[in-house]
Amino acid sequence: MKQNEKISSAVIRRLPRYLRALEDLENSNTERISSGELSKLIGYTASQIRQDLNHFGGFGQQGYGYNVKDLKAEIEKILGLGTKYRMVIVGSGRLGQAINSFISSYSGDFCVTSLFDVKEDLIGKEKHGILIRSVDSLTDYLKENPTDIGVITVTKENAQSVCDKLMAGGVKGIWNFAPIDLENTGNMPVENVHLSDNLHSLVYYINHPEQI
Amino acid sequence: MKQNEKISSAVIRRLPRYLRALEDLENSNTERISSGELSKLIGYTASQIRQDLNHFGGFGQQGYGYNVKDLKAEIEKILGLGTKYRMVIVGSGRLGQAINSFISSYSGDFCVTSLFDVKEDLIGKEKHGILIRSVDSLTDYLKENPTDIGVITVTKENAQSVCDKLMAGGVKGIWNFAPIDLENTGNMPVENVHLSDNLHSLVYYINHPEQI
DNA sequence: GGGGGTTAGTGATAAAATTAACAAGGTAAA
DNA sequence: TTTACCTTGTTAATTTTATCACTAACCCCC
Repeated sequence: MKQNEKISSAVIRRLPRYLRALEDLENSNTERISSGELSKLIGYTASQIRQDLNHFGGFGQQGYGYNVKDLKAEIEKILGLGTKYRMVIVGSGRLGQAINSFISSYSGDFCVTSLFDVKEDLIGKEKHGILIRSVDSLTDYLKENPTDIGVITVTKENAQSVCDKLMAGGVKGIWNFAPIDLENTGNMPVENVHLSDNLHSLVYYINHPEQI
Repeated sequence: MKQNEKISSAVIRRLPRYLRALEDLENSNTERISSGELSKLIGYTASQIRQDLNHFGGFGQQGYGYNVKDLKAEIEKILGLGTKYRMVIVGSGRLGQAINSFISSYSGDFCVTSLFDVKEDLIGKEKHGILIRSVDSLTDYLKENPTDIGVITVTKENAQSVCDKLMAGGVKGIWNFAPIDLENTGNMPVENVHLSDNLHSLVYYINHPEQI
């Protein structure tokens, strides 16, 4: 990006959306796309698209637009895709299993190396070919198996202690599905998926459709 | 809210966060809370908290702060909680089952009345006490069973047609977990949970920790 | 290979969101 | 009851974000 400029998180959150659109375009063998056409596809203004992309460099060409393949590659590079991210999932209930299945059926950039749980009857079993270990062994496991991303799908009561262990174990980022805001994460990135918050917003708009 | 003022979605998305904090406070038998203390708990500035709440009315009192119970009740009222929302989940794979289990173990305001799937071997089975029906029967089902919220946990290829059916069937809102942006939803609210987008943002911040 | 049409990049402008500041009203302790 | 201290509601200032407008560059058809 241009000279250590700080990019706002609003911009970052749009990048995956661009990537998805570019994948679709690539799959339909579209070679080039202008900011105007892309705007029609994804709803952001053409101006915003151009400005977003320009934070990272001039990937387009006047009179032509953007080359789909190239732009896709650039965004993947910006995000840091293209290398393997090793993940552990702590909490092997239905949500943990759903995430595990999502990841394994998804791009090759991510792989789950182990599941963890506290429940005796789950420990030792396999899900989707991944062994469920005891949470007690999490710290040791991380010591022996450097891990990039820790996924938290445990109850809110246990989430903070799991987070502490993951952080001490050297994970580089946390994907949190527990309905709490994790503390003492320093500047380790944490991405929250707060399902209940999401559902509550939906309910608000259901009751206030005029606000949409 | 004050005279049909249009409330920004940024504000709406913070309301569930306030609600969560107030629930915690209620559980710890805290009777009153000032915007300053709340700020320490959830990280938004005190100023922002006061301004957010004031969009909907003056719930606090100078020199005292906010009464936890009352404020919680007010926010629930604003969001539209307190009545039952009937949901169907279309897509009974692991994610659909995880959402089903999440809802049933969650507040009494939501209940899943039926699951749907295309897979012959799933149809007729029960998950968490909820019957899985064929997607072919979705339209008829909605005609006979008025439904508030449709949850989409099918593949991206099938998501749009499911959305069309749900909308035609009169659902009031959609909770979409498929990695596409639904079209022709008019002013029916749609809440997206784009897991892959979320994961990609996390990867960006893992690779740019200085930007946090 | 020249020229009309297209389109990115970009600085200026507008809009939105957040933060600051403070008066007015209420609390609570003495 | 009085008074010192809090804390809200609210307006103003600031910061951030998004849009506009235009220039210069490039494509592609003739």
